[in-house]
Amino acid sequence: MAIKKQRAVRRTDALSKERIVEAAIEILDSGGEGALTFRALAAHLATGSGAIYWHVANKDDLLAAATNDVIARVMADPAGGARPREAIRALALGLFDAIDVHPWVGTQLSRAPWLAAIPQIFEGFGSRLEELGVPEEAQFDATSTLVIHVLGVAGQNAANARLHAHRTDRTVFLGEIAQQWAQLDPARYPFVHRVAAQLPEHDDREQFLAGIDLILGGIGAAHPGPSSRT
Amino acid sequence: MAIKKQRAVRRTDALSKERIVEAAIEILDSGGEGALTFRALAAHLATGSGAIYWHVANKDDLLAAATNDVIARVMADPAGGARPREAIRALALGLFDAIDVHPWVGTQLSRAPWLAAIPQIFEGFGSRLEELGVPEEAQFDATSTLVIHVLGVAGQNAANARLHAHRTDRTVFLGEIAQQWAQLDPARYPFVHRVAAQLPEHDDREQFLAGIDLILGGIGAAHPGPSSRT
DNA sequence: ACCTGAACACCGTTCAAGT
DNA sequence: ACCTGAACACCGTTCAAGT
Repeated sequence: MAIKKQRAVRRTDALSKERIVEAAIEILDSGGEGALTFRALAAHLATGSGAIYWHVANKDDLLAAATNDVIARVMADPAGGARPREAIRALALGLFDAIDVHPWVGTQLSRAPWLAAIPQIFEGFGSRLEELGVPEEAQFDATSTLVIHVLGVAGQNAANARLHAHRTDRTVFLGEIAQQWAQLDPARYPFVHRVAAQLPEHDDREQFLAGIDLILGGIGAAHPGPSSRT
Repeated sequence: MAIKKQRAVRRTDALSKERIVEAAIEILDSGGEGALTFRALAAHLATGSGAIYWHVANKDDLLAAATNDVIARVMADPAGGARPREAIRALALGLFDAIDVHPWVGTQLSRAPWLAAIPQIFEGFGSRLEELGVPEEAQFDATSTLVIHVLGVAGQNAANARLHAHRTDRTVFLGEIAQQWAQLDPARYPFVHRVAAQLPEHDDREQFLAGIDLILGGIGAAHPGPSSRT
């Protein structure tokens, strides 16, 4: 009897915010940011486009919920008893990988600083810096720099993914940009010329981590704590 | 006669890509990103919306041209014979201020890494790092970290500006976010709680510069060159 | 060569009408 | 309470027609 009652209350095919968000994530992942329309979503859910508005305020609300979902999953990862420095690197890489799989998350994060995902990321980095012995006055700036680095790379990766969509290959795409850079006046752009050759083969993930390490190095240099002693 | 000929060739009211881009910048600055439509632009230029397509490929092309214009103006600034470290800080602040005045530039930069503005920014930072004595193998990662910081902050500022549009005050807006942060569970978000109080009054520009200094500090710690000796 | 403006395809969002 | 789907307002872009 209890089962019957539950079934009546919660039909298998009933619409809910969770189901809508889940479907939105599927569409975003498979078709990219441009593929998510209320019409496509309604078709995917076999309902009318207006029905979605009963569960979701508007498209921004939907994208926010989808983004928070993905980030919450990353933050729920243990990253266990690792030492703070390693925990920061692990968290950063976890975020990078999630955004790599869901490039649209990068767009959202760099467009909406009021998302619930943002304080989660702040907490993740900030509390580890506290453990590292960074003095309290310096924690806000240092944490913000780490967060900005993650969001900055997220935005660039999302932009790259938007072009990928219709391309064969990432290396081909970067090769085209490298070619444009190589065509600039070498007298005015000597550095860009030198770097253009490295562009197609460089590893985004490694460069992202190098940035994190540079920032951590700067924090350590400014505030030499017990754990950063060599 | 020469004058008459010139007048005939180049009527004062003739359409041109420059005039279109100029008008687009005016609309973006005064009305925000949402205000730039081909209809509004056509009305502003007293022409038909289709006429704009004779000079501009599409909206992305137009936004790219407007963004490149603004950035080129910043990069043209002397930043003269300053020592490399100061030149980097000056360049970073110049970019920050330009994006502060034209928040839509922030959106564009963090959405389109293939813009002509990007290699310009790379060159600006990269060549100074070379002067600073950063070894060649480390220049790409270090420059990219500085560029990402600028683009990351640019994206966040643009996002803030999008909300500002309908708000009285920046402090009020940040105050609302701070309040949301303060309502999170203090046991799970101890760091965010501590930092929430600093959010409304903190200076974005100073925090941006603190990030640049942190990165420069990390570069100096990793590659102690002649100029970073204390 | 350059401009005009109606037309097209496609959005997000609303809402009267249903169950 | 929840769903349907036509309708509305508004886009970017195209294109036949003009000069």
